[in-house]
Amino acid sequence: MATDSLARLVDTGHRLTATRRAVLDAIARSPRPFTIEELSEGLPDIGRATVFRTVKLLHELDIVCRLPLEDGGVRYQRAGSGEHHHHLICGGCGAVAEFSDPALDDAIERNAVAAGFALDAHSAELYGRCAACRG
Amino acid sequence: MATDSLARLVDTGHRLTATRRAVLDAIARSPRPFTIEELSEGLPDIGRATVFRTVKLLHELDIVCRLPLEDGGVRYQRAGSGEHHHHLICGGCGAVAEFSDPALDDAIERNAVAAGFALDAHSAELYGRCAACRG
DNA sequence: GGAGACGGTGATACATAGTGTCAAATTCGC
DNA sequence: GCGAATTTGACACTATGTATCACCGTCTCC
Repeated sequence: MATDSLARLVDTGHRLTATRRAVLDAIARSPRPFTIEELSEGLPDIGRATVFRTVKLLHELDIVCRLPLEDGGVRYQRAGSGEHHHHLICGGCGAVAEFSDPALDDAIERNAVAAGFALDAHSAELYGRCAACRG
Repeated sequence: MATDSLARLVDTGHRLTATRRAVLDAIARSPRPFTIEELSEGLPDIGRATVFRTVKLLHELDIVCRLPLEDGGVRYQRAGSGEHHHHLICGGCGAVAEFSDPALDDAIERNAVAAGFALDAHSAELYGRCAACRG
């Protein structure tokens, strides 16, 4: 799975460095969404600025997703697929479920058109409690 | 129109201070979404921390909306209505249109239920170009 | 398989957005 | 007008992220 990411880096004209492999590895091993600080702690030999730069790059390549939390904080997560999707974020355990729904995207597009906007992008985040956390 | 805001402050058990009036005035005069820094510059006699605190309070009372921008920045805007709504943000001129759409909210709710989530809240921001900026 | 161009890295300083603390000032109910 | 409680300003601090710049590692070309 990390192979895809490495290929995507190279295909987009970036270099395949030991540092980037290490960051990708750390992300692959992370069972839950992570902050840059957490990721950086697990990679003591890699500079903090480099971790930020690398995650930003991976985000631009759709290899990781940026998760804006309800409280204004941000976490990151390996993207399950390269496809367009949205997130359901559990406020209890922090678990994140991805979903995509043409009906939702249609509703968004319709509203943009109705307001005379040409849509470039959109974001939709849902916050709640997952089945496990509702007990 | 600012009268409503003053009433809402008092109704929720907050005090009606000269500082809060000044902040509300400055917000009412702002023709476009603003950052805290911009707002603070226009209120040189009011401490920066107080501006943050006041805007946070007004946000909790649904008097101002928080606008997460595409680039990760944040701006604020007087809420057009106290109702639940979403935003269309123009990347050209920064204009913001509000809309609400039960179909969109339904689609969001349906996806939460399908994933076994109990929904607390959601956000949806649309980014594009307004009619004027498309020329 | 080496040399060199160029992209990547680390350290550090800086930027931006926001919060915590606490003494002094202001508001509001009486 | 008085007093309790809230609010304010100044300041220090946190969190997240970016700019700079000298040095290093990768990749390409021969």
